[in-house]
Amino acid sequence: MPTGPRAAKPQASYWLSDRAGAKRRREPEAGSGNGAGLDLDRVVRATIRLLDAEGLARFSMRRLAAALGVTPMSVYWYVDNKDDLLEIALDEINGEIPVPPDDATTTEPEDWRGQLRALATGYRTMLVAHPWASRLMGEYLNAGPRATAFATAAYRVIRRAGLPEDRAPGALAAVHQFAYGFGTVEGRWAERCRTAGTDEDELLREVFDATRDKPELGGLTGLIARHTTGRRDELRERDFAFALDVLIAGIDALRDSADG
Amino acid sequence: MPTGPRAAKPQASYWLSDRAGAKRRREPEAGSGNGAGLDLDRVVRATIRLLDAEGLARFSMRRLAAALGVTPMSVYWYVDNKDDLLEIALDEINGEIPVPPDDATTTEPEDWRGQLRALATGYRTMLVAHPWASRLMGEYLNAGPRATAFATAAYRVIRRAGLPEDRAPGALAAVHQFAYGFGTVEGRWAERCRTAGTDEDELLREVFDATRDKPELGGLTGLIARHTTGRRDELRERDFAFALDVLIAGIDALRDSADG
DNA sequence: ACCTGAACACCGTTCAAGT
DNA sequence: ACCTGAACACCGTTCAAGT
Repeated sequence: MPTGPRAAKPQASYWLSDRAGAKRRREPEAGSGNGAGLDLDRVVRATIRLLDAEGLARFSMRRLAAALGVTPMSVYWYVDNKDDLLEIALDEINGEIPVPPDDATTTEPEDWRGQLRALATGYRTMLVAHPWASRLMGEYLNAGPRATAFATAAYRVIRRAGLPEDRAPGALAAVHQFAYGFGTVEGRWAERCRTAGTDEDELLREVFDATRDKPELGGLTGLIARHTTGRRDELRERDFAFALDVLIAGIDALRDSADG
Repeated sequence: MPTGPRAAKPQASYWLSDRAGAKRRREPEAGSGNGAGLDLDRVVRATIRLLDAEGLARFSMRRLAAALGVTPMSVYWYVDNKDDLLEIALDEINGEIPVPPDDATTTEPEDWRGQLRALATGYRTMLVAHPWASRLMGEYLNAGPRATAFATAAYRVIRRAGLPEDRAPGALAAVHQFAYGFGTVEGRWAERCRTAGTDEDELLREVFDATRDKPELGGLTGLIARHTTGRRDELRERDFAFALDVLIAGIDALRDSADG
């Protein structure tokens, strides 16, 4: 086995390791009023800010340190390595997704449709706001407190749909993975436009021009043309909403079917 | 704007650039029997082999060159940069997905369900076989010949479902993104087990142990336990199959509904 | 307890030469 | 036409010191 740069620590996840929570967020010391010192929270917030602004590819421990006005190695006091830091930042933004309240009695039992839509929409919104997140979600285990809170809420909602217990995971996967994929391509597309220096229209036109004279592409050219004209955002919303319609109608159909 | 390592070339995609196909695959020269020289095909195949064997994180132009028994800069004769090479390799493996024949008359018109299942399954299989692919699919435009052939076939199939034309993209997105997400987490999980040195059972047990004594996780613990016991692969197949059931039932329901 | 400096083993890529 | 060598501007991280 070759010994690459990060080959030594094959830990599955920061959240499973004993160092999770070991380096506690520093209590605001009553005596000292200086806000100059670092802090895990400060480091994580700066990380998220940098990732949002410049993307994952440009993010580095050295740039983060520079942004914090500090030497590269200072950050390592608060975090063991880059992977841990990214895993923490990723979990943090999972907290941005609104989840329905736990108390089942306050909500109509049949409200699972609306709640499922809301969860999928919130997830998508988060992914679009932080395109780096969809990259990292694949990379790590997502076992942090915010991510598991979201997962728990999603499972709670799908259970209300009335499917047999062993069917719920499959149905939830359908919705979850769809929202993940949709939000991912949406966020990446926006990111690509930004980093390519061109705007969405120009980029779409480039794609369209490249495909227009290829008969083997079948209906694809029409598909692309659909987006070069008219209101793109509206089409995206319609596609997203209709896909959710499909998923919910599918769940309804299979709940009522005999083999359920 | 900061000038990072690859800040100079904001090209949207190799396939849209004029250099696509400019560096032609060398014709097997009739006179010379030496197989020592490089070749775009050889470079791409070695790239895929390395990515499969060691993963994207460990792949580098320098390691590729070493694997080819050549100086780092030699590769750059065949390819402009790392991004282009990865984009080509990614398109290449899209060719592994079996697609139904174009000729509509040879297939039953109602066969779209089976074809859709087959496409989703093939897509998932490809992603699991090459976990690096799902990472790159997000990164690039997927406008190469193999990727567009797959997209064309998928669109052809969804059109046969009988949905109104402007609903087809949303429905296809639901299926496509689901298969992408499912195959992604499946492939990454296997990859994680490999690089963590542990096997699937041990890793799952770690996750389970970390969550067992947390009451706020609701039904999640049961969800994980479901996978720690019994036949995992079978559960995965069932979940995948049922999710496809949901999607197809949903399409059926919305095709027949009044607002279609 | 918190931060620094120098160093190591890596990157992708440019540029000027070699054959 | 094809490949090399040296160099540049980056990485993540270790380790030994500083305060």
